[in-house]
Amino acid sequence: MYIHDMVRLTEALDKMLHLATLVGTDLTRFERESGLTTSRTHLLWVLGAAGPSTQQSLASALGVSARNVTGLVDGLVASGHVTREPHPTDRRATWVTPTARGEAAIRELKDSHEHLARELFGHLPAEQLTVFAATLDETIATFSRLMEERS
Amino acid sequence: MYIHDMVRLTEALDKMLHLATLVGTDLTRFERESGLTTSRTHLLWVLGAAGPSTQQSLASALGVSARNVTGLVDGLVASGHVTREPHPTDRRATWVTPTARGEAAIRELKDSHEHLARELFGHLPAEQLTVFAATLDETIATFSRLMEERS
DNA sequence: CCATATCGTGAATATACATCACAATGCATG
DNA sequence: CATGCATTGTGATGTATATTCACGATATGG
Repeated sequence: MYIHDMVRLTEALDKMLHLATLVGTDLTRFERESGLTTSRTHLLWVLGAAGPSTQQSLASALGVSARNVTGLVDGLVASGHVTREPHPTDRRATWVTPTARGEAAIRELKDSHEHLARELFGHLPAEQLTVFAATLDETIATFSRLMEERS
Repeated sequence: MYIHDMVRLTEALDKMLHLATLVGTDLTRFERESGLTTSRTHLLWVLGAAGPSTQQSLASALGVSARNVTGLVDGLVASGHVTREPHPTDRRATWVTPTARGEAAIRELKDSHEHLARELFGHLPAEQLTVFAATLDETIATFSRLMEERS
């Protein structure tokens, strides 16, 4: 492999990470406006996707310890975004449910996400978007294969 | 815009963020092995790119407060990755320099970064990589324009 | 009924960040 | 040259995120 090719490859990786960072910056704006933190926003996002959940399932969805979820939910209860109710069938578990305010934040989050997608990719020719998405799919698959080999 | 198109757009964004997360996971492996944390690794990376620096310039490069850099450098001095020396000309500033161990970590970091780029993108047809990189460039430019409009 | 697993949380600890105040130093201007 | 303003690093303090470990309450399979 020629040096020139190598540069192109690392540049592609760098650009992708750069863009991801930029998108992350955009999320910061939402967080500032809503008074939420990154972790709590993430929890709310997962809650929006999964619906009312136990703290355990939130912990595994977020990839953090159950203890940590306790603290995040504490914060979201204090800010009025979620409630902690007894789980309908399991008396050990607590049932985390978004409040009206929480639902509103989730909807806002989804809207802003879609809005960003439209602004970033909406003007691309269909053909180009197809290639782009396919490349991402392939790369994600490649990465998964890589991780399996290592384990 | 049809619903179908909207889904394709958000999927593209989601895939990009997903891949970025996966790449971040790969970094975690390096951090575990080297005993470094994410922030200290980031500082070391910046130091490798910029060469010996003052803490102020590190702070602005990392986008964090100068006070925070003090703490990160404390940790890296303790682990033997960098040294704090008097700045050659400005007696207010300290001159942060990687040690041999720090240099080794930086090199390892760069190698693993290039290795990952090769594994992720190396097998793509040149044409496809070109379109992919061009799309990233365009999208980054679009994002920058977006931010300017808002400010 | 009992052994074992699971759920949430208190306690302790580490890291990553922030702001504010301050001392030491650099620098420009009168 | 002196005086005033800017800059550099850090102590003090506070918050958020995250960990592990221990423990009580509950569930569940045998």
